[in-house]
Amino acid sequence: MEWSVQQIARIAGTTSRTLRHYDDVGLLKPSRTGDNGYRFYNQASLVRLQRILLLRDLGLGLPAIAEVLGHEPDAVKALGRHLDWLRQEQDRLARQVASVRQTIEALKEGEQIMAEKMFDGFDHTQYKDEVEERWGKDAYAQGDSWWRGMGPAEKDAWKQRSRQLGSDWIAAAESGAAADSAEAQELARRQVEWLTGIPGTPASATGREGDLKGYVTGLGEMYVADPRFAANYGGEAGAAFVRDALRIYVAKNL
Amino acid sequence: MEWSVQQIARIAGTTSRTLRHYDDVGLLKPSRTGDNGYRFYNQASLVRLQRILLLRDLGLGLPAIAEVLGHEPDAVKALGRHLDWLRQEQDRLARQVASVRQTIEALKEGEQIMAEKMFDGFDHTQYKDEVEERWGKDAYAQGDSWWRGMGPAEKDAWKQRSRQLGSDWIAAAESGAAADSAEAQELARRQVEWLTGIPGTPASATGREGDLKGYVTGLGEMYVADPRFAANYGGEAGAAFVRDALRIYVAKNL
DNA sequence: GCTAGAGCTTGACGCTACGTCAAGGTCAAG
DNA sequence: CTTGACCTTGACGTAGCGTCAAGCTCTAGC
Repeated sequence: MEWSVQQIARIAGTTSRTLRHYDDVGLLKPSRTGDNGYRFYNQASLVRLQRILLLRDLGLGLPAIAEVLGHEPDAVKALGRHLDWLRQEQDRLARQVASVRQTIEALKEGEQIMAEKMFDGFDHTQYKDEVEERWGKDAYAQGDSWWRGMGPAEKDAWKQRSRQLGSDWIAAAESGAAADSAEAQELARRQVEWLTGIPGTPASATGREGDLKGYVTGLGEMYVADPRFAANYGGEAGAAFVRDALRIYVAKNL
Repeated sequence: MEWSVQQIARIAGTTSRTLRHYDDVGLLKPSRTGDNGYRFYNQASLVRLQRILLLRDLGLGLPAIAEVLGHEPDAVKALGRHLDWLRQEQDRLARQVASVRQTIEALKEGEQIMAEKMFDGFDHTQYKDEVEERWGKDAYAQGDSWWRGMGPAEKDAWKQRSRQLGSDWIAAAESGAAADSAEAQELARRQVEWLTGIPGTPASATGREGDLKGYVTGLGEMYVADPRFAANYGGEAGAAFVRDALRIYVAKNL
């Protein structure tokens, strides 16, 4: 299978000019060039292009992208790495949502605004250094080995604990308790404690405690954004209850 | 409360140069200018700056941002609008994750790659027209009035239905069924049917059926990304089961 | 065989949103 | 009265393309 520039451009949602630019700077050479000078691309080109656009979306410059592509010829491993970055982006977006929501509430009630919290999740520059720096270090071994490594009894205990937490939340939400009530705050504490037991959370994995705040806040936002989750907790109102309780807990205790 | 350029820059995660640029082009004037020419900003500046950076992140150019800021002086309403766009971005990211995961699997198993599906969620240009175009039309009334408008009996029925769906998924996952089995596919069908009953989903709200595909796929990815959800379904394996079943269903039936 | 139209090519210049010096005033601390 | 951090206004540089311009190529229809 082989495609022309325009076809590739349409498929990938970019322009032919961009592709010619990538050819010029040596980032993505055509797989074949016709006698007439026409550029043709194959499947390998598509995979490489996907990686390029991904890294560009993450804010990397073209030279940086070239270096990353050069350092990791194993496409599968590299794409796995990219997935991690995308998850980080999801995190950042969730925190951004939380920031905006907070601004809205503050404006509505005429409150004083906490300047720093307004911009959580807005700084998009973290990767630029980080990506090239951390490339070599393959602390990228964890995966889901955590869950698979547990025995049946441990698995049961874990599920039991998570379900208990879930039904306690529901009960609290339906009882009409306030998000800042002692009951809700105790639930939030348990939830955070529970979360830190999962590998991959900022506190347990990297040890950077500050990140836990944004992480928990972001998760709260996801609960509301995901209708599947929201429904489990009695509609948006229930999920909003969880989110608010978590946010208050984070503000007070972390 | 008043801040200098550097302070604002640090808080917002940008640079002083950027702020001076925004001053030059008239996008964000300082709230006060000292006799020495120093720029000073207040809380209103912060709110406006948050909106600017938000819109910039969404890919708008500075003139477009200026126009949007000019057309909606009510900051609260406007920020609500921005939240919608952020949710769209979360959607796009989730679909991007799905695309990359699909590429990885295809590469692993040496399969043929479906070119179009590789780039779902990559085109980031939709807003640029859309944002300015749709600004006036305030189809922005829905909110969560949907849930609040239901009677108690309806609410109970709804919750019952969603919980039933949840426990059926768990049972299927624990029984070791395959994601493409008839059992799992029937669950996926019910899940989609259930989803389309929620206002805000692409099919029910906009009527554009094509969007439902990406929406469902994206939701599946969120289930895996969110450890809270994953735990409810027996760890990553359970959530992955749900995700895979949904993805297969979408590919075959939508 | 001729022509129209869509698609391809290589330049080359333009543009946006800043980064990055340069050259110099301002201000609190010691 | 100096040091160092912070501020100012220019002014030029740069990345990643967009956007013509001028011309070659291929397919389709008459």
